[in-house]
Amino acid sequence: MVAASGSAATASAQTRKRASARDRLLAAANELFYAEGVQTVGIDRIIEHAGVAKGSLYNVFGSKEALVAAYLASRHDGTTGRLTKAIERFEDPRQKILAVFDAQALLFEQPDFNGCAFIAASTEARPGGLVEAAADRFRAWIRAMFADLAEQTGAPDPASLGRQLHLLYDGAGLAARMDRSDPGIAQTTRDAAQALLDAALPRSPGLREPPRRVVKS
Amino acid sequence: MVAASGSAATASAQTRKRASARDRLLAAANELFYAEGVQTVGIDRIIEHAGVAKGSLYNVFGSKEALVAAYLASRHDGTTGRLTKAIERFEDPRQKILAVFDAQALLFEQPDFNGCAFIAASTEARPGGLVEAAADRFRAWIRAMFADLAEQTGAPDPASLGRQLHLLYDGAGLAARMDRSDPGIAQTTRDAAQALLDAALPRSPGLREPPRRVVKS
DNA sequence: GACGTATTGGACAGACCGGTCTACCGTCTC
DNA sequence: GAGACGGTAGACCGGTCTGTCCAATACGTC
Repeated sequence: MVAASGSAATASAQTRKRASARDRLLAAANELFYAEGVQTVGIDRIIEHAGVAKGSLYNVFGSKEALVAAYLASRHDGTTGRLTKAIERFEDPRQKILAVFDAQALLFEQPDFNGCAFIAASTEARPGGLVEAAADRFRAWIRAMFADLAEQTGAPDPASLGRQLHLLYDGAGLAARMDRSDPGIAQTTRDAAQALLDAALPRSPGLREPPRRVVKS
Repeated sequence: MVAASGSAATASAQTRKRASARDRLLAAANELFYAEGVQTVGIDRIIEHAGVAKGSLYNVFGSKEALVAAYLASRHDGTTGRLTKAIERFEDPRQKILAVFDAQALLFEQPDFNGCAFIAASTEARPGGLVEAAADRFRAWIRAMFADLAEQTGAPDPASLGRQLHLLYDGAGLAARMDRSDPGIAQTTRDAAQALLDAALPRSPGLREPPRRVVKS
């Protein structure tokens, strides 16, 4: 019989010290769930791809839904961290907002991009389950981020601006997945974001001076 | 043994003349697939809800995927017809565009609204299958509609305007499904659409006079 | 070497999946 | 009445799903 260590051949990177079963399961889940969907990918394919016994999966996570939730949590951390870093690069709130869309556009170009994982996972999720909760948490973070940035711009109606930008963010991610052949989505999104910003900040079409008084006339 | 006619008790409306098996199957598919997802709803639940024998389903459609495609085709006709009618109510292209978003907003208020059926069905669809083709066809129609309307506005860059509006349309439908608690999405969308139109048609912020010459200065 | 723990491969259970098939029935038209 | 036809009920098939369980094994620590 072949030694057990040979079963790691399917793992992508044969690191010196083999990663823990938990990490390998999460990596496999991230690859397969994201690329093919939570419903269509079964437990057997996950454990085969991770090189982990089925018993280990249920020891660590307890259920498939919990594994999906953990996969979404890791996605949550990755995306929020990436956006936070992109925002921190700039001082001007306007530039911060555009940096969010630029960071999103970078994802579109990655060959394994397949849209928003939370939207995909929640399309056929059990109502009130862990998946729905994870999606709500992620969307709340994005919403708060745009609301905060909109506030910083000094716009007369920052809540409305933030929601408009969120709308744009959602539409862009969705279109990038559905209309794979269209490479201009990032530019279209950026143009639209600029237009919305200009419309919301009537006194500063450029970004030279900070907004003055917001009360009209 | 109970008479066969008694099996129609599960059908929602006991019309005088019973609808054909095909129509009842499509109605059941429209309810269940749209509400719970294409993957999670099995054949057995469809035929039970429609009050139709399994053999009839496979006589008429041949496969589950074909049934899904027929369900999407009926959705396609319904949505495109609704939007066409909304557009035809106005003469001014600007008002036509806003009418599209108003028609979309009407859907959001319906209690059974659950987002775009094509996006939901294609999230875990087999690549290159009937479902993906149906989604592509639908998106092409929407894209062409916005491109056409943008052209009619006389905007300097109608292609860009049309794509921006499409982005907004996608984002609105998605947000309306994900953020069920937020009732202001329709208004936010309308505001954003207005802003994008104003930005694309610099010479006519209102809609009193038709756009003059589009070349600047 | 001994022991405890983590992990392994894999059999197994129970449910459900899409799809096929047979036998029967009601209705309509010759 | 005969026959065609569409529909019905449901058994049945092979396969897959999540989840459980077990015996064997690798490994770190004493």
